[in-house]
Amino acid sequence: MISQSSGSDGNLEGIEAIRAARIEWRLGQILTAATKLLSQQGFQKMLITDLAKEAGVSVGTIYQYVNTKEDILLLVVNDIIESYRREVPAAMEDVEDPVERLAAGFRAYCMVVDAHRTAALLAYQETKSISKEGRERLMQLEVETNSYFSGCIEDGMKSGKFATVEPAAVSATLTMLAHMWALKHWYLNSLFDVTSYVDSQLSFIVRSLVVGEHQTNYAHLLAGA
Amino acid sequence: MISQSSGSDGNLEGIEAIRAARIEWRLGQILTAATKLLSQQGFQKMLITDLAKEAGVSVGTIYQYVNTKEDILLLVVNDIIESYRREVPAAMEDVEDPVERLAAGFRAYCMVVDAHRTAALLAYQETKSISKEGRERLMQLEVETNSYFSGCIEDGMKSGKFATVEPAAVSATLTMLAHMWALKHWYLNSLFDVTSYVDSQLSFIVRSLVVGEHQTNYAHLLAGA
Amino acid sequence: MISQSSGSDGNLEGIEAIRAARIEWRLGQILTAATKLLSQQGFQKMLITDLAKEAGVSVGTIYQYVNTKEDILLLVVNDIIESYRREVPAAMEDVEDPVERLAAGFRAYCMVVDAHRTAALLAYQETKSISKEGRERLMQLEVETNSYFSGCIEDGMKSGKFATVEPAAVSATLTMLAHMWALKHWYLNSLFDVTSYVDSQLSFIVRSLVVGEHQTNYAHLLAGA
Amino acid sequence: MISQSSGSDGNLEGIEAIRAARIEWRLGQILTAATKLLSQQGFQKMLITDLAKEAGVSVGTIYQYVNTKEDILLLVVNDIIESYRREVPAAMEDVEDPVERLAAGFRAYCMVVDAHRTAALLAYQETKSISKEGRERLMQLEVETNSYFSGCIEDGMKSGKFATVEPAAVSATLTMLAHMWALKHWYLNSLFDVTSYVDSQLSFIVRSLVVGEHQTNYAHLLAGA
DNA sequence: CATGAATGAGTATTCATTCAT
DNA sequence: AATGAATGAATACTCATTCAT
Repeated sequence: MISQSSGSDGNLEGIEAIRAARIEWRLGQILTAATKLLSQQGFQKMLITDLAKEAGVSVGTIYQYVNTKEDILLLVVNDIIESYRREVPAAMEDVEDPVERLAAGFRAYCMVVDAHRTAALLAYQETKSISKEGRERLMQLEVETNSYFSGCIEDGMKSGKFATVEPAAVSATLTMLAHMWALKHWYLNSLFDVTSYVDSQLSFIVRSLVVGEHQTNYAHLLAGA
Repeated sequence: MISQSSGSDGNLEGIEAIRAARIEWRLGQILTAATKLLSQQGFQKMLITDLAKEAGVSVGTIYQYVNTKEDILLLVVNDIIESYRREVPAAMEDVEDPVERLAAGFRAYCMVVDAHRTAALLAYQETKSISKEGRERLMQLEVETNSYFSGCIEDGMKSGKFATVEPAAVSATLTMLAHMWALKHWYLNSLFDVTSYVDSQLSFIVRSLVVGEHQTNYAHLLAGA
Repeated sequence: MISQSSGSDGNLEGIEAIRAARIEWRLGQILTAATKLLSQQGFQKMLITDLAKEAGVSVGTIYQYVNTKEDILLLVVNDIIESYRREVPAAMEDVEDPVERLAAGFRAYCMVVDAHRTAALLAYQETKSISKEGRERLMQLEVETNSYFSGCIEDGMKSGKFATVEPAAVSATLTMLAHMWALKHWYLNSLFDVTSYVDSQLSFIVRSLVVGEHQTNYAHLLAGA
Repeated sequence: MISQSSGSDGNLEGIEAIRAARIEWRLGQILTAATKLLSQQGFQKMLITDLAKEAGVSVGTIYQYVNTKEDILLLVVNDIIESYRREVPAAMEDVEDPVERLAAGFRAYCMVVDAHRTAALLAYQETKSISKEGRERLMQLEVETNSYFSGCIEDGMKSGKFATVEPAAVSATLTMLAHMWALKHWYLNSLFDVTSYVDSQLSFIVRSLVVGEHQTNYAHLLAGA
């Protein structure tokens, strides 16, 4: 019998599981409420009292699952970071062609930004509210994502499909253009939805990166203009 | 004698001039000190007390030239806005060719960002500290700058030198890439100085925008890879 | 068979006995843990949470045996009070000679202080944390102990062995000198152990109280200098 | 011309003097109000808000002259410490005879305790509210005072007027008896005023310390029984 | 005009106590 | 009876702004 648990061991396991589930549930409540208030008011103006009200719990309960107000910010930012790490590599794996792979990665990155627009903005707006450690973690993560993109670009250059560029610079630019969907949403909003935004930027990127003779193979990526 | 002023009128004029000069001088002191502290600590952590010390004036004096703490932020942000309005059109005027004009505008924009990196960052970080009016003014100004760029792009498309693109989207992208020098300076810093950053991005942009057959005319802009 | 209990009555009695025993046991756990934490951190800094951990019970259990945090303080202070009432009269009873009786009482008092140094200190330090009623009870008890001493002193004066003094003042002084072992333990510690402290103070007291001609009879009490 | 001050130097001196005077005045306000509230409610229950109201200033003003709530406690305790250091040695100097000198010192010590009864109590009650440094400073000061007394006692023993005792122990006892006036005021109050309390204790002390044959010379000290 | 002392509203965090399980 | 998660009142300290000198 697999995973049989008997006696007190089983009880302990059960209790631990319940506890873990509750923690996750509570953190979820806090995350949801915080995301809403942060997008409306920013970190400084978000009062713990209001957060508690919004989350439907007491102030004390929040502090049972979180040590400082800053932790709440990190909770939100962590959420988007985890999504990047999960979605972007997943979208790129199994795609052979470097152009297609880069496009898939960029598209996935943009979709995550779109799904967490508030958090993506916060990463820019609340830098000064995040501790040095948190800040450095964020920067490191961005460098990590950059490396997925720059890997593609190097491959593309080797295969002769890409123009000669500085991979680090271009990958940083791609990341920037993905964040742009959150940063300039107030403006882009009236021009695009996410999908058409991605198409538009991919067409811009592909025209720049892919050398003329190969561009015909990526007509589907160039259509978004 | 032209513009002779005599009697009380003359005195009043002189007094007004002195007053205006003093105001400018004080605001300059405040601006300089604020820029320094803001880049170090952000808006929330910059105390008026510290600002007064840094500027070498008393707290009371600051409030003689400024109504609220937010005004100080606007002072700094205004400074970069004025520079944009002054430098970017000046750099573009008298340049006939749309590609060259766009390049000149982009370069000028980036140089202003570089000269006011702190302020450029603040415009993103302290959005939530700026009143609705201030925020709307900033957005409007950005749209205005976008229009310089989109004008070029439309010209370029008419002349057949540019690929068919959505001018509003591309001009927003160019603005974003200029701001990127401030936003990602922590990363770009190790790869570029301003000039090489501009060259690199211009080469990226020109490759994307200018249709293949015309690119040979802009070899000097494509060198920055 | 004596005290046989049968039927439901007997069960009830038994249940009551069990209940009483459990209460005593739990209060004992709490008392021990509280004494430890109070001596380390004082009343304010002792958290109920920590107390529960130290006692090896849950917070809820503590509140099943105690109504407020203050009650825990009273529990500790009561403990020393009960000891005074038990030990001091017991030590004095059956001692005929007033000098010897006073000495025995003082010695017993000091031994209780030594055995409950934490509690003796708390009675001074946490006055403000104890309710009016508790405070008044403490004061009344001290007056009661004083009376044991002042009784001796009056006897001693009648018998001509003691100098003429104000019994209330001297007995209060004796009490103070017993408490001193707890209050100044940080200093006395390096000079004495309890026994030698008692000897030393008794010699001081006897020299003062017993008139010259009788002092020779109490050489054993005067040796502790 | 004495103390002529001219030019800017003179102004600066004046400004500094005004500033120093204001600081002293404000600290005095705070000290007075704090002494009152502390004696009524203890440290924990004394709210800064109430203190401000009592002192007739704003909360902010208090924090302009004090860094933490604890500092306010130290302010009060320091006040009595300074008095000890000023009054006790002053009273003892120029008194040749060791018995008289000890008596003068003890009397002075008691008078200071009486003048600062609240503070004297606080030193016992709020130990746990005082930082380690503050606590150590207090203990060191008490040791210092003890040394004045023990010096006398050693002199007295050398001159043959005093019985053979442990000076450290006896001086600690004297200090304790002085503090007793504050600690047991609730009881002694009905028996004595300060002067008669001092007389009473001095008679107790002198009877114990001064050897029989010399006691006749100190009849004025033995009267207080 | 310049000064800087005074103001006091505003807020993160703690912890005794409760009560559903 | 025992548990411990949830509660929310309570409070020290900060700092933008004012205004008498």
